[in-house]
Amino acid sequence: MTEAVRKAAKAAATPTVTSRAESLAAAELFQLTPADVDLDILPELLGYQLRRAQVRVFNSFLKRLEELDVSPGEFGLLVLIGANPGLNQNALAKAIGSNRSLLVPMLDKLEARGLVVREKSAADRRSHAVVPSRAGQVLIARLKGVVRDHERQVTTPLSEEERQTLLRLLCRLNGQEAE
Amino acid sequence: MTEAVRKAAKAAATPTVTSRAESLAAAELFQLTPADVDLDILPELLGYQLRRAQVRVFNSFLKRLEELDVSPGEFGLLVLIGANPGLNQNALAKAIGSNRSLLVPMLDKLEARGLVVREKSAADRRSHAVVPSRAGQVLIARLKGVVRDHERQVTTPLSEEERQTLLRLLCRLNGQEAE
DNA sequence: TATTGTTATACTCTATAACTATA
DNA sequence: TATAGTTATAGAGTATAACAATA
Repeated sequence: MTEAVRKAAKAAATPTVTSRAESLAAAELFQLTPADVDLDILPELLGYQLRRAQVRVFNSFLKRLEELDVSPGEFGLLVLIGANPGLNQNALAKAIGSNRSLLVPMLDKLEARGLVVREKSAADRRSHAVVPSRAGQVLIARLKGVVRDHERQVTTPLSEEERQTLLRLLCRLNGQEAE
Repeated sequence: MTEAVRKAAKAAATPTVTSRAESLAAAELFQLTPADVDLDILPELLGYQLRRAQVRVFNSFLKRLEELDVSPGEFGLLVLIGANPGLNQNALAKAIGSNRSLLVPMLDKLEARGLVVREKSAADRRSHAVVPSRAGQVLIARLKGVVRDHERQVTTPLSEEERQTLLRLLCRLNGQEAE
């Protein structure tokens, strides 16, 4: 295996909740091509179109989130904390596909803003039970509203039926049988 | 605008052909969640499912490419060079959404492998016309075969009709009216 | 001895700016 | 003066390993 390939594989295998779009961060495969170059087979590839769509949706999502001064990574983390109050940092890190050490500065920031609280766990005094504060709960509710609105906004090129079809096909592709 | 948000926005706006899946890089929003945590509204979001699908497709794509010792970034670059022989490095960099300086080491590697050639342009002796070598053309042809095969492989959960529907909806979402 | 949260370190990727050679 | 290719430097993001406290 090549160096570059190994690295890209690793990055893709454990993408994180923070940073650079698909990045892709790490390892971004396909690109929005502005020029009048011949893209050959690229436009026919699912991966190419998936990447374009993801970048597009991500960017507009980013703009909407700015209103509330929340990064996409923070959004995901907040939603998870809101839906699963009391998880310890380790579990939370795994849930967002990250690890303990990366979660620390994220929580530091959210805690400094008074959105979440690290409670000393009585059961296991090594761990912290992470819970949303009152203000955090309010923000999470607002975030959900914003994101639902964004969902409608970003899918304007599609009819409601098409939007649902797209979502259903993606779920199937992702191995999540709809029901 | 927040620091993190600005950075993520920038990264997302100019993702590159190399590395980190979308990573993704840059700023990966949604995550594959293994645990039994409540994902709340996440699974209903197009961005979440798009990201999952992209990571999934990217990873299997990566494995297929390993056979030929080519990274995803190199794949995109090779296809573009094959379809647009003679472009200079600047144009090529823009085409993959990157910049001149990042393209240099990529071309160095491909040239060292004898896959592409930097020809001195007679018209403008500052620039290089990048063209595929004979071996490069052969590899590109093989790559296209691999990628077409991968396309079928990765879409096995879908019928052929569904695959085309998905591609069509993605194109529409991307603002590329099918015809 | 193992695990939680934390910190420190290294490594990768990317962006920016400087350098040269041509124009 | 501006542009093409190149190189060097710095920055952000991430992974890994080490640390203290607790189990």
